[in-house]
Amino acid sequence: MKTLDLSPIKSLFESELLLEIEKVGIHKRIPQGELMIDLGEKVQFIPLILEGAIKVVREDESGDELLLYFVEFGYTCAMTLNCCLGHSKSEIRALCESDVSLIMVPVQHMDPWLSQFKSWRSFVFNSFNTRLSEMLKAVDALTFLRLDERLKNYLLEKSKVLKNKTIHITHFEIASDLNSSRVVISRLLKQLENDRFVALGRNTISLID
Amino acid sequence: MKTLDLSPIKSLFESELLLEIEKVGIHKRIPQGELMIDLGEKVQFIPLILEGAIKVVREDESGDELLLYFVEFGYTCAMTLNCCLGHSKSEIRALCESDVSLIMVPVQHMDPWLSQFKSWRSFVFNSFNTRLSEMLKAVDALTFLRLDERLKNYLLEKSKVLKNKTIHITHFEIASDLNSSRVVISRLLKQLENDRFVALGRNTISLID
DNA sequence: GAAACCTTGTAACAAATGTTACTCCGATTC
DNA sequence: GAATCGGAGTAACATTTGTTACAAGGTTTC
Repeated sequence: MKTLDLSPIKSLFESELLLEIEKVGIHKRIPQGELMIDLGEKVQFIPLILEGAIKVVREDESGDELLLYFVEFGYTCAMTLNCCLGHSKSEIRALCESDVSLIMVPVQHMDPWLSQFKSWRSFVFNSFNTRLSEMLKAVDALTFLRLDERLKNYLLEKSKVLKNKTIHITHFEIASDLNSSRVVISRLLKQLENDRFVALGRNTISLID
Repeated sequence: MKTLDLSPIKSLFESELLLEIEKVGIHKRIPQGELMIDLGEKVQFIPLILEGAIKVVREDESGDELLLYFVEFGYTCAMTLNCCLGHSKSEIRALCESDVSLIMVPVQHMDPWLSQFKSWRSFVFNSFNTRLSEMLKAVDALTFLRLDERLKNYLLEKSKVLKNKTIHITHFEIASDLNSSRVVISRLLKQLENDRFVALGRNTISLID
């Protein structure tokens, strides 16, 4: 059995907890685009993200989608914690936005670690915290911003997460993430191009500045 | 010093924790309409709600508002926990929707209780859970529902929280909660009246059925 | 290389929501 | 009781977003 490389999360946890994680955690690599958790699935593992980014999406009965937020290094998915604790099923879908490297910790360690390790409590609460903030941001955007502003934010966020000024994506995919329609997104992107905010190409969008 | 009446929350916590709560908790009654926590305030106490309901509202820079959700008996405000743990300032405003009776626990007990009491962990996570669910509901409504549906949900929710089929409210107040405008709300309410969903009066709306 | 397909651009139109302006009416104030 | 004010009804119009339809070029498949 190969030892886990825990160096990315070394600073997050106290050493005894790191030992525990090494003992029970399973290291996994998931390639970009792959589904991590789907709506209605039971969650058996707590994911600790070492590298990469995860995209969390909400869907309604008729199949319309909305991107909620991205989860990056140093966090876990609060929605997942949610499920672990409530023993309920996932209310969201999680996809790998880039290649992801993570440690999966079986659910049953959640509670004991909470009483034992202060750093685990901090980590878990920090995750909840961040997720609530992200949800607030999502609500804010939906409530107070028009679609062109949401589109701008989306492109900036996407570029940040992918660490690249040029984004490979179709207008249709953007429309899905923002729960809009392709035509509308094309229209707004054209405007953003006129405003010198982006340069458009086939399957690519480059942020200017 | 009067002893606290903890009977409403007796079943939530183990007996040692109830003793602790009795020792350090401060009982408070806040009348309807009063502000509990405002945007940007520091939070020093964890509120445990015994009776009544609290309305949680988000506001943007230009003063536009949006109702996020109600918090009722048996929960605490996750946004507040948020603040306690992150030592950050409130990102929301909390108002008393009805007369509220609650216990305020000083922040510093949060972490010790988490490691000591399983029932406290359950309670806290249950609250986070419920809050994330409520935020999801809010996002869903904003994304997938049209204003008339949101209005219906709003009226039903309000009636449930106030335990009354007849709601005392002006169209303007509803417009604020839904981040819309008075004229639009009046228009939609008129429609709901034609559909025999509500009966309208001056300052009152009665749900039918 | 022809056919099929995918991505994007664009126009015309439809629907949902927001804005402005004015009216009416009941409640409150003086 | 006259004047004022707040709440509600309504019409006309503006804006934002969504829909349908079609065309023009790339790309992929065979």
